[in-house]
Amino acid sequence: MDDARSTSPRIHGTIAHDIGVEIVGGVRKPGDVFGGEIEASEQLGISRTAYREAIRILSAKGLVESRPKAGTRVTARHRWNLLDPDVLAWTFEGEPDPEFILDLFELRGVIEPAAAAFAARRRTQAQLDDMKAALDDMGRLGLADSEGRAADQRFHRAILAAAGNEALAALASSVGAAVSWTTKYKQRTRALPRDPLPDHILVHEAIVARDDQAAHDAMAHLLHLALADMDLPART
Amino acid sequence: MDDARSTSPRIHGTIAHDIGVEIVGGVRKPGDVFGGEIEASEQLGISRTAYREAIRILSAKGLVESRPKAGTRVTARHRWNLLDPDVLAWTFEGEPDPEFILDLFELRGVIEPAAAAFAARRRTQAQLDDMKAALDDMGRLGLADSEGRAADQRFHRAILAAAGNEALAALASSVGAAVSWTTKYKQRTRALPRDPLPDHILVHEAIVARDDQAAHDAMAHLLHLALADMDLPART
DNA sequence: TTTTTGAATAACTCAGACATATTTAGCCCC
DNA sequence: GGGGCTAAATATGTCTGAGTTATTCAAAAA
Repeated sequence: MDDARSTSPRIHGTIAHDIGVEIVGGVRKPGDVFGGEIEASEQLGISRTAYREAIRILSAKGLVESRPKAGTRVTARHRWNLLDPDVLAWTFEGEPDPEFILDLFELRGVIEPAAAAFAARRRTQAQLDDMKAALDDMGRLGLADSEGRAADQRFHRAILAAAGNEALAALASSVGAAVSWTTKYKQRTRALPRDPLPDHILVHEAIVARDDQAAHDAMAHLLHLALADMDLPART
Repeated sequence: MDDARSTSPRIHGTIAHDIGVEIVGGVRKPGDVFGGEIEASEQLGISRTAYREAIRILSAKGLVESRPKAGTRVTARHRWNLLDPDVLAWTFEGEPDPEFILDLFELRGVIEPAAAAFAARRRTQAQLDDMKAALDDMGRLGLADSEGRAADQRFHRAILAAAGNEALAALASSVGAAVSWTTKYKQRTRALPRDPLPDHILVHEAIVARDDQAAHDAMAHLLHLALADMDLPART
């Protein structure tokens, strides 16, 4: 279904990636100025063209800003497109700030229960079937850990699709992916946290019953448990 | 405070803008192929360099995808970064799909009440002062319509800042701006919808009182009234 | 039918030159 | 001495033309 055919890495893309990681990782701080194009590009061993295209990509995501004579510099953090899929991915390639991780979980805790509530009202039978299929896959015994996460993500995506809100879906897919990077990262410590199925089933049943309030609360409860499984500092 | 010094329009930027508007506006549909670089660039009367940088920008926002030999084509809509500030702005330069506008209002209806609730718990005195100042400005008699909207946006931004969640702030600023484009667009029909102050005061008071539930509900009510002022088709 | 090989093609990269805009410093004038 | 105008310095922006690489598509071979 998902034709994930890998696209060969092109120079401008890899450079944008590398510099982007440096920026979100804090090695290049807001206000820092890049050397001139000629200097910077030959320091990277690439042409000015490729370097400039990399800068265009970063600029499109709000990470840098170029002005004639003034040079190219890292923009203030509040200008960054923090929820851009690439920016999120780059953030989680390093050691993301725990505060930001909490922000994302908090955001997910707002988004997904609302999505579940919408789904409870608007879901079609086909969407219900998708949810059920993902749920069954999660319940299989031979869960290879990675397959388990994949099924879990399918479950969440099915709910998002059933919510019938494009903007919500675009947002949640980014945040959801980022959050899954975190769980993947933290999962080395404890193998399989606990059996998550009962909560998922509650969400599913509420959506089947078109009970939006119950779906909302069940999803909130599910996410709360998922967060508790991680050893993050508490927050008011 | 906000040094909004205008940056001169550069070719690659304007081209990215124009093509971006065409894509989100539907004149270039997903799957549509662009002519070769040489052909497309000279048809626009620009160099290949500028054209390529424009494509890089669009690619960074998920609107197009380039592959050697296959060419550059518009990607499927679910791959677009719909909440990217530029993409949103481009969307509202044309006649956005009413369904998508409803999606955004719905998203805002999820985000901002939650933000108000967080703000009620975490606000500092300084943030409270900012909210109060914006509120007072909204109440001034000589409201020049544009100034009124500016004060309203300041009010919402102050709440966002007080919520203490970077991800939430990044999201809401994008969506809030887009929604304000809509109100600006629709506002030609009816001059000043109604007096919005009472609702805003309720939100403010709830945040002052650290009553998160009341802040949540008051903000939800406020947004509900704002939506009702627009003549959009209802939704379940 | 399946696999492999090769040619065509479009994006990708490079290099060098020129144009443009903005900052900065210098200058003049008040 | 301060404010505004002028001009040079400089980094990004733009253009051109050549060459490289990757991917598709079709033809040929197994």
